[in-house]
Amino acid sequence: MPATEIILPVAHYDLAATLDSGQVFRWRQIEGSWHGVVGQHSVRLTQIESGICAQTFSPVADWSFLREFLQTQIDLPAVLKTFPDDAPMNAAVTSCSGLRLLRQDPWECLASFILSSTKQIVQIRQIVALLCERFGEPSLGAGPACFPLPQRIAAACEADLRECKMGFRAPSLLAAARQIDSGKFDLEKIRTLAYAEAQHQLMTLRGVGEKIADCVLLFAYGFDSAFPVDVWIERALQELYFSRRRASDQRLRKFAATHFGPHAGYAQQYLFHYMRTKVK
DNA sequence: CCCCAGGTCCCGC
DNA sequence: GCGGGACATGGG
Repeated sequence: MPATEIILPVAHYDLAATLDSGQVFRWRQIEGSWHGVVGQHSVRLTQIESGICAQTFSPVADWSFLREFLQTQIDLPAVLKTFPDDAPMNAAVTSCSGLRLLRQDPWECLASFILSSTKQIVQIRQIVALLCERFGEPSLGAGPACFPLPQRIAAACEADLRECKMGFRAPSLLAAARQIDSGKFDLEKIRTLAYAEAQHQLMTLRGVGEKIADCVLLFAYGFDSAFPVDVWIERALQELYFSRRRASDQRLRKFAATHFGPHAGYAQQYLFHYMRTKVK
């Protein structure tokens, strides 16, 4: 039985779409509720009329860590109003109007997206699950393990990591963990930088290019102007805004940087979800 | 057996 | 800058 429970009142929040949207890779739906780990806590989340019901399996004195993760304080309708009023955006918002951006732990987000390159989302989930099973400390109140700390990964060897089926991404993950564990790379410092400099710093890490850097900036640090361009988004921009005319990569980025407004990252997530879920 | 996946890196023009 | 291939592994 749950040790603690709280209702987080919130409107315009589609919990299922948000937890299943490719921002996070550890949440599983069981009998209508969502199970995952936030910080050290095993958490069960259930969408209810008035918002989100959260349960943990060990005592919680301060729930702010969960509000922060879920970003329940964001005024979503105000964000949606800043989107361009064009057919593709309207269709994307209509198809899923409660989709949210989460605020993840930077290390978990960085590590997960280093493991994401040329992998389908189902497979990323599988790799991350293996990594947590093998290297993660137990979470509070049973359930799945915590995401392994940098120092734990840093102490591993490449062969051990490869057993988690991450293939050629293993050296990148290992190098990032060691840079962070040794203090040569400071994830907290990123928070204090301007967007361009923050992106540049992340891209000094092996296996981190523009796209993965943008994912981390958007999903973990809250840089709302970050606009990750992956194969889905590239397809969306080509098809929906350039009539399949094969605009150059650079042209797409320039368009994205100016067209979607101050919350371009949110718009990106809506387009991504729209492309992945629409029929055909 | 083929193509592709929330890419990145390295190569040669 | 820009196209092309390599890189592990698994799904369809």
